[in-house]
This record gives sequence, C-alpha cells and structure tokens, in this order.
Amino acid sequence: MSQEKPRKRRGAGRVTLNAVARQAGVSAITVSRYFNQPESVSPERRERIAAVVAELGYVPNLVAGGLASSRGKIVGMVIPNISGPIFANTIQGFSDTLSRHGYQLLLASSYFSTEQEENAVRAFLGWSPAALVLTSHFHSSGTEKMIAEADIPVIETWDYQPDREPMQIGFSHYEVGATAARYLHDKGYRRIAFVQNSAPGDLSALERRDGYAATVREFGLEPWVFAPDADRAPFEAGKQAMEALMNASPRPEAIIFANDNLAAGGLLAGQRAGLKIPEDCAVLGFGDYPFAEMLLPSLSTIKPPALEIGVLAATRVLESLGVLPSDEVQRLNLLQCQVIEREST
Amino acid sequence: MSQEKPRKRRGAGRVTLNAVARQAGVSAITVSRYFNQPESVSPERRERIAAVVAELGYVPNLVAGGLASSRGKIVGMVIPNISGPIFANTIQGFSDTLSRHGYQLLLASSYFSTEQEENAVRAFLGWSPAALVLTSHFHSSGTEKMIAEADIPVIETWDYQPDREPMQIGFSHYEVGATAARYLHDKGYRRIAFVQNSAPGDLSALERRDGYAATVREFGLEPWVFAPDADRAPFEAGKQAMEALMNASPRPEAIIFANDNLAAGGLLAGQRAGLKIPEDCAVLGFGDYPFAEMLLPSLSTIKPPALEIGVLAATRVLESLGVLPSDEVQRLNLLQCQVIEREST
DNA sequence: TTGTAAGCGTTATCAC
DNA sequence: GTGATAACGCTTACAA
Repeated sequence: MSQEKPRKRRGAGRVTLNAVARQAGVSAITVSRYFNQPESVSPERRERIAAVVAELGYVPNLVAGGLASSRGKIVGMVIPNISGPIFANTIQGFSDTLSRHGYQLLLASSYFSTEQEENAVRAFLGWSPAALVLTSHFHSSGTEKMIAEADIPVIETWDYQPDREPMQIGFSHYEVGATAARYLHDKGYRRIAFVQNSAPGDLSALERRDGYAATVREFGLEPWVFAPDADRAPFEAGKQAMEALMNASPRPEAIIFANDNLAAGGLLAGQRAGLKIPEDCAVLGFGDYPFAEMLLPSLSTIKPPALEIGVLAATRVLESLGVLPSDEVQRLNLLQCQVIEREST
Repeated sequence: MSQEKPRKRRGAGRVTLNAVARQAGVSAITVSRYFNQPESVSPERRERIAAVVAELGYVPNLVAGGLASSRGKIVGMVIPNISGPIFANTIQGFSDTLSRHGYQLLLASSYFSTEQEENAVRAFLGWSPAALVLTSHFHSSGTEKMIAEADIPVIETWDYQPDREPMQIGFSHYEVGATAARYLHDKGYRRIAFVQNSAPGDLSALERRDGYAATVREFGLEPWVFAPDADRAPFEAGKQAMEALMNASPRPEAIIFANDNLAAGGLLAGQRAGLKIPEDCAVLGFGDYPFAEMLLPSLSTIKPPALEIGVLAATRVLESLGVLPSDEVQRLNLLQCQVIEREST
C-alpha cells in the first residue's frame, strides 16, 4: 500500500489544499473558494469542507497563495524606531486593524536613516506586499523610485505633504511648531527658546523648529534655537540644553523641546538647579509620552494622534484593497495634534 | 515585433530571475546561485549578473523563493503588546538582528490573550516562517499543538521553564518576586505588600507574586497581596492600590508593584496624600520603564533584560538555521534581572 | 455553482 | 561550475 507518507523531496509533509479537496470529494479550486469567497460555495460543500479542514488541521499556505495571486496578504511598515514611545501606538493600531482582516504586519525600523529605510522597502517588496506604509516624506531616491514603480498603495504617515503622490496620513510638523509658539505667546511668554532633537536624522523635528521660528518672528520676536550635541541620549540632551539656557542672560521665559524625552531631561535639570517651573521658566514638549503626566510638575506637551494614524493607515490600506467598502479612498488625511496643558506651562 | 510587454494575465510585470538570466546569457539557476551561494558561481558570471541585476533593478521574489524552498526568510513574533514600554526593546533588538541577516519580522500582539496568540501563530504558519518566537509559556492547547508539529525552531521568551520543549530565553518571574521581597527585607522593611497587575491575562505577574509570597513566608512574615480592579488602566490601578494600602493600619512599610506603571501611580497617589517616600513607605516596581529615573523620587525597580532577550532570540534563531555558526544551539538561556536602586526604596 | 488547465517565480534534484 | 527539469501549493482564466 502506498498509504505511508511518501515524504516527498520537498515540502514539510504539510496538509495541502489538494489533500483537503480529495478528502472532501471536491476540487481544489472549490476549497480555495471556500476560503476566499465562501458565498460562492454551496452550503453543503461548505460544511463538508469545514469538517475536513478541522479534521486535518489544514492551514492555508499563504506563500503559495501569494505567489499565485501575486499579492500577499501582508503589509510592510517602516518606522524610525520601535522602542520609542512615540511610534508604538501607531504600530499597535495599524497591526491590530490589519490582523482583524486577515492581513499580517511586516515591520522594520529605519532609525531615521533613509538608507536603512531603502533596504527595508526593498526587502518588503520581495514579499509582494499588498501595501507599504512609511514614515514622513524624507526618503532616498532609491526608495522614491521603488514606491513609484511598486504599483501598490503607499502611505506616508506622521506627516502631511499634500503635493506628494503617496497617500498622506498625519499632520504638519511645521504647524505643530507654530502652534507651540503661539500657545506660549498667548500665555504671555516672550523669550521663547526651541531645543532641537539630538538625533540628526529626525528631519520632522526640524520642521517643527522652522514653524516655531517663523511664528515668533511674526510676533516680532527673535527665534532662539539651541542644538544639543548630536547623538546624545535625548534625556541627557535635554539636561544639557536646560543647563546652557539657564546660564544665558536674560534667560528664556519658556522652552519648547523637540520631544518629551528632551523636555523631561530639561525639567529635571531645571529643578535640580533650583528653578521653579513654570514660574521661572515654562517647559513644553512634544509627543505626550506616557510619563508626561507622571512628572512633577507634570509636563505640558503637544499630543500627536499616534494611535489614530495607525488605525487610519490600516483602514485606508484595506479600503484601497477593497477589503473595506469605500467609494473613493481618501488620499489626504490631515489629523490634529492637541495641546495638552499641564503644570509645566 | 513582440518587444512590447505582453502584460501577461498575471504577475505585476515584475523583472524576474529568468529575465535576468536571459539578459546575462546564463541559466536561471545560476542567477539563483548568485544570490544564495555566490562562491559557487564563477567570478566572470558573477560580474555579468551583478550588472544585469543593477540595470534591470531586479528584486528577488521572496514569495516564490519561499514556496520553492518551503522555508521563507521570515520569522514570526507574538508579544503581548507593542505599545507598552516593556516589550518594545525586545522587538527592536530582535528585528534589527534579524534584518541584518536578511530575515524579516512578522509581528502580532496577543494582549495577553492565548486565543489571540493562537490566531497569530496560525496566520504566521501560513507564511512558512523560518522560526517562531512567543512570549511566556502560557499558550492555548491549539497553539501548543501547532508549535509541536511546526517542525521549525520555536522560542519562548520572557520566561524560563527548563522542562518545556521549546527553547527558553528569559528569566524566572518567580525568582524576580523572590528577589524583590529579599531585597526589601534586607533593607529592613518588614510589612511588605504586593500589588497585582490589573491586566487579567498577565500570568507572569502572578508568578512574581507567588515568588514574593513564598519568600516573605520564609522570613516568617505574612504575604499581603492587593488586587486592583481588573482592566483598570495601570496608572490608575496603582493609585487605587496605594490609597487602599495607606488606609490600612498598620500601613505597609514597603510595596512591590507588579510593574512600573502601577508603581508610578502608587508613587504619585502617595505623595499627593502627603506620604514621604521611601521614609513612610518604600516603593519598588518592575520593568525599569524609561520614566523610572525621571520621577521624583526616582523609582527603584527590577530591570528585565529586554533588549538582550530580543538580540539573543534572534541569534538563536539564526544559529538554528545555520546562518550563524554554532556547534550546538543552546536551548536554555537564563538571563539575569537587575535590581535598580533609586530613591524610592 | 463547479471544474480543468495553466501558470505564478523560485529552488531542489540530478546530470553533465 | 553549470544547466534542464520538475516541483512548491495555490489562484487566475476559461469552460461547463
């Protein structure tokens, strides 16, 4: 008898679609349809197939499916870094929304390096992803070329550049800088400084700076930008900035930090030096990291719609693929950042 | 002339291995070897192929490769949640190490639900991953069955259960609980309470509790466990716990919180009520979340080797696959947690 | 609603 | 070192 498993040369001896079909007494394509368009299979066969699938413990081979259909149920996402508190919510919202519809997340981090981003995109493309999600509009020319030719939905998140070709989901960093400056000015602060991020590749942070600078100029004030040493750990960079700015005379009345990590460092350095915050100097961050409300004084900050970006990105992807209904997929998605006023301003 | 692209029925019109082969005047398999075992291709052809690859902008189709070789260059990882600060470093270390060797990360989160974990594992298996990485040893029976039959390296992280079949990379949560109790006892604290996590599925946290309980018993003390309302936000749950424990008489002299989020809530609630920390009541957390050092007083905690776990997991995966050299892949990997003493104890 | 046949783009196998 | 050929397991196209 040839009952014994032949242990073909290849394949792990997995249960295949054909095995299910044979067992259920139907053709392979019917089983395929059972998974992809169940309505198009008669209820009786559906039942029979379901039974066999359970009995054999069949798991569809998505690789084979992806090859045959030249479009896998997989979506690639590149973010600057996973471990920072800022992007984690975006990943989470994105991943969860996708997986609820049977799509998987392929993830890589760029560390704000366009070269690493390009490598990730190239690798992803090898998996025939259904879509690609990137962060910001800063890419290498190689990346630009690949996404232009990819012929799949591409989304840029955490940014908003209406003129660009890819779908946009995010906000204007320039506007965030402007909002920060306006907010502090409205509260009566005049000598307002801005502390840059210590991560050199964080170009979006520079756009926030530019928005700040333009706005204070509109108020007839002089921009005051401090740049910590490059690549210093953010918390330390914040301390460095605060120490330097405190020694200036006159001191700034308020400081905008490029993100909450820097701001937290600044806050502590200020307190350690006996500064009263916000009386002597107000502090405003960006990101609304989880610890912002736990600090003493709690940190005022600008909260980006991180989770929302992730969920919306997934939604747009699924709409583009026809998985979710939509008359016309919205290409431009401008979300709002929110000033979270706490004790430090 | 048939120069014009035929636009076959299928396929996105991508450049294929065959196209490269034709252009370079070699066979397809040679181009395949060029990518997978370059040494086995003569230098001249290597050069010729390289040129054509660049010219055509060929990107290997990993889906096709995965199907043919029945093992894709992709690794699945399931973690409880992405956005918590605790696992982010593990993901980062894992992903980075993998991608440095051409492997991609397929990520999903379980939210401490074994059912969601099972779904993720099933979906991953459809991609013929080269390996699978899970968190803790708590799985559904379905998951257990799948990983037993998967015939690929499976790693359990953030835990250490020598008796189990899968590779182990992590530490004993029970020991962490014991260490916490011992540490506080050594510092002279006697009435030591433990605050559980509010997330019901976090079974590892219960093991820490058990380690704590057994240890204080050894010291002749009575365990004192407080359980916040289930599913309360951790920060709020910590507050709730602290408020409840402060009203007990006698009050605890020290409190171990199941994680730093809870501890931060406890810290703030205590201070707001006028409690001096650590004089009136010491506070110890777990996780060494980024904000721990930013709190006032800074939070003493137990730091798990999060990044190390990720890097080591990737290393073991790559060793198992023969990508990295290794005589025998180490199945048990016990890492150390570290007591980080700050101002709160 | 169901089935047949022909790929999808790569790698394993075996032969030279 | 190189190549011809046959898989890998599924889905598209077309037919019934």
